[in-house]
Amino acid sequence: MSYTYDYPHPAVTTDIVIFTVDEAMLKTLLIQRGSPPFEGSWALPGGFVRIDEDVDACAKRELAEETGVRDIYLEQLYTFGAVGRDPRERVISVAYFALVPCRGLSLKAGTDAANAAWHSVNALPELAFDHRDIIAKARERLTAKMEYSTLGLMFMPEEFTLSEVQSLYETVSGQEQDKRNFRKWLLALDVIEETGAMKTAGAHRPAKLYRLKDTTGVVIIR
Amino acid sequence: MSYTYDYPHPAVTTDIVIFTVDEAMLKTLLIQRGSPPFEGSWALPGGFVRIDEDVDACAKRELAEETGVRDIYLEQLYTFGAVGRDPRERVISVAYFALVPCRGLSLKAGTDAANAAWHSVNALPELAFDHRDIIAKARERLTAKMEYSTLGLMFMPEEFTLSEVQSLYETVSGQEQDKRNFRKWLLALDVIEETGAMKTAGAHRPAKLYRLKDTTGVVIIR
DNA sequence: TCAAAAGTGTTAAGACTACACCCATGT
DNA sequence: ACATGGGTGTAGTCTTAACACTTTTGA
Repeated sequence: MSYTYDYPHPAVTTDIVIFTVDEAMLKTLLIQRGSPPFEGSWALPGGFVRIDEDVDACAKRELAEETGVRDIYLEQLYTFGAVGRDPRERVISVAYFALVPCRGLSLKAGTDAANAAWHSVNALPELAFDHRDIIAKARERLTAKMEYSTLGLMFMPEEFTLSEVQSLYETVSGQEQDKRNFRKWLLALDVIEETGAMKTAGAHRPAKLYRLKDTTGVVIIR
Repeated sequence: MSYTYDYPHPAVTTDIVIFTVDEAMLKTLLIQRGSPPFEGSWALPGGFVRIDEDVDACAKRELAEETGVRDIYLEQLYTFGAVGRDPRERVISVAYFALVPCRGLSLKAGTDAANAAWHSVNALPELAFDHRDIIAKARERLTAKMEYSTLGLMFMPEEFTLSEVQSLYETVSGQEQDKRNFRKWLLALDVIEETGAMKTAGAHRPAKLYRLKDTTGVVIIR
C-alpha cells in the first residue's frame, strides 16, 4: 500500500522527554538505537503520528508504551522543524515532556524497552538527532515552571513527606533551600494536606505524610 | 508531479497570530477566505511548510508576505494537531505569534492581502478551522509573558513616550496602572533610555522620547 | 488663564530572608 | 545516651502598593 500527494509532505513524530528524580538526580528515559542512523546512540522515546490520531494522543500512547504509566503529567514542549534534523527524510517532531513520580515506576517489558534506561541529565550519553537540544529545552522549561507553579509536586508519589519534596526541589534547581522557609512556602500554597499517617524511616523522628488535595492540578503561583 | 510514501503523511502548516495595538485595542490580522472550506470566514495568515524549509523559516516567510515587515518579534506558540481540524485532509499546524509596532505598519499589497484586515480580539468575526482556539492561546501567552518580561516593548515603534508604553500595557492587560509606579518599574528594568528628543502633541507639556537600549531583546524579569 | 497630559517622592503594608534549637525515634 | 532527620518562630530587610500636586505647553 502506498500514499500519494500532489506536494511533498513531511513525516511528523512526537518525542517525549520523560523526567523523573531518583538518587538525588534529575533523570530522563532514553532508548538505545539498534539500527541506523545513529546506531548505538541514545534517543528519546517517540514515534510517528498516525494519520487518524491526534498529536496529543500520539504522545500519550508513546508514553504509555514506554513506561506503562498512565495519568501522569504530560505537556507539549516545542516543535522542532529544522530541515536536516533527520538524515532519512523530512521529519518534524512535536516534543512533549512528562513527569513521573520518583517511586513506583516500572519500565514496561517488550517493544523497545529492552534498551531503555534512565540517564542523569547532567551526564547524557551520545544522543541521536537533535535530541540534546530537545532535552535542554525541556529542562529549561521544567526549572522555569517549577519556580512559579506547583509543577514539581507532579514528581511526588501518592503520599510523601515535606523533606522529600524539598530534596526534590533542591535536586532539580541545584539550589539549597532553608527548611523553615520552604515548608512555609509550600504549605501556604494550600495544595497539599496531611494524610494523618506518619512515615518511619530509620533511627529518627517519623515524618508526617502529605498528599495532594483533591482539586489540585498544576497551580500557577502569583 | 506527485509524491508517494509507504505510510500516509499529514500536511504541516504554520499559522501566525499577528498582534498589534491600535486605537486602545489589541488587534490581530485576519484574512477573509475566498474559497471553501469556511468560505467567507476569517482565518489566520499561514501556509504550508515547504519540504526544504525550516518550520521557523516558513513562519518568517508568511509573516513577511503578509505584513511586509521584517525583524519583528516572532515566537513559536503551540502545535495544533487534532485530527478533524481541517475537513480536507490531515493538517497539523504549528502556530506562532508575532508582535508588530503600533505605528508604522503597512499591509503589503498583493497575494491574499486584499482581504486582510485588523480585528479587535474582543470582537472577532466568524473564524475558520480552530483559529479561535489558536488566538485564545496566543492571547493567554501574550498577557502572561508581559507580566514577567519586557515583551510588551516589542509593540513600541523606534521612539516612544512612557505614557504610550503605559497605555499599551493597560490595553493588553485591561488593568489600569498607577503612573508613578509604572514608570519606576519600567525604568528600573534598565532596558530603555532617553533619546534626548521630546514629543510635542497638543496643548500640553511635551513628553520625553525613549528608545530600547542597544543590547535589548526580550528580558525575563526576576 | 484654562485645559490637558507630563512629570515627580514618600510612607505603610506585606513579602522574603536569615537564622538555631528542641523533638521523636532506633540502636 | 547518642545519632539522625523532623519539626517549629521571629526579627530585619526589601519589595510592592497607595496616594496628589506641580510643570509645560497650545489654544
